Amino acid sequence: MEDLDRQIVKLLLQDGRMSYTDLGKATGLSTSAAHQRVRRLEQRGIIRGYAAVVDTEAIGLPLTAFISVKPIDPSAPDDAPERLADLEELEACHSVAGDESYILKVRVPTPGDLETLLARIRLQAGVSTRTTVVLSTPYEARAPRF
Amino acid sequence: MEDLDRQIVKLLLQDGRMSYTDLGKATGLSTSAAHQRVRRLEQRGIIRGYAAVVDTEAIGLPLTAFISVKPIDPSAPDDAPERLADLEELEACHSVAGDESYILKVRVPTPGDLETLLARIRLQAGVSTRTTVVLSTPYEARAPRF
DNA sequence: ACTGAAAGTTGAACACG
DNA sequence: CGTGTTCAACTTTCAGT
Repeated sequence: MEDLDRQIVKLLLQDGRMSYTDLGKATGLSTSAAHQRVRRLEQRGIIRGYAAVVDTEAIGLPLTAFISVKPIDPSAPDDAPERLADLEELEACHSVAGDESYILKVRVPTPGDLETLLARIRLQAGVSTRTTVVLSTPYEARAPRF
Repeated sequence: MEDLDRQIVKLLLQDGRMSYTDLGKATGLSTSAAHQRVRRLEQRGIIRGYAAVVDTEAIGLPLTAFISVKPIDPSAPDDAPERLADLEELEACHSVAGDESYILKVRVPTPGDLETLLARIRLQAGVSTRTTVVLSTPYEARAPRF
């Protein structure tokens, strides 16, 4: 990926709603050229999409937790991600190296909802869980330098 | 927060670049009314901003890891987040309940960079670290239902 | 708070270098 | 790959309800 594309991606990471005109000004391109590059970045899958960054407390999801999961039967096929995909509380699922298989990131309204969710995760995926509750988040979703 | 605002936030979580006209159509409001509500949501801090969702592999950051940190001297003031804030590799920092104090999420180009970063984290924040390397990410940044 | 309309800006598509 | 032009679409502002 060349430098112009890198710059464009950086700018869109910081402000996903920046106009193509501003993108052009910032990179020394015309509006059309900037737009064209953005479209190509989208087509190539480098830019997957755009999302509002929202205060999760304000929308009624004040409780965040990381849940590490481990299959109860290590010989069974490991399709935990698919078996859990319908749980809307899951924000992310990472397959990881180490003692456990996956780390899930979840958001729920209350501790009670976390309890319910944990039961469903265990049941639905045949896993045991270890949960780490988030107390506060000094920062999150910072744009990477690259 | 009322239902119209909830709908708007949901739509912008899924497509952060949706136009105010489309937002209005989807919610039964005029363009101006939709715009007004979005601005209020931004002012109130409910919408913090907008960001492109990017393929981190494609931008040269294929290696993701979670780093749990714990102060070496538990009696010292715990200001790890500020002491680490300048490290651009950090995407997130969560204060957590449990054995460790913080969970960091980092993105780097290579294992060597992770090694360097870990050394800097330990030095800069006076902490010990436990690192979990991400092998793959079935999903991430899913929009919450609320 | 929402609507509707005017004026300015931006975006999409295309022809061309 | 980039530019410039054109038309359509979107944003912004404001007077009105």
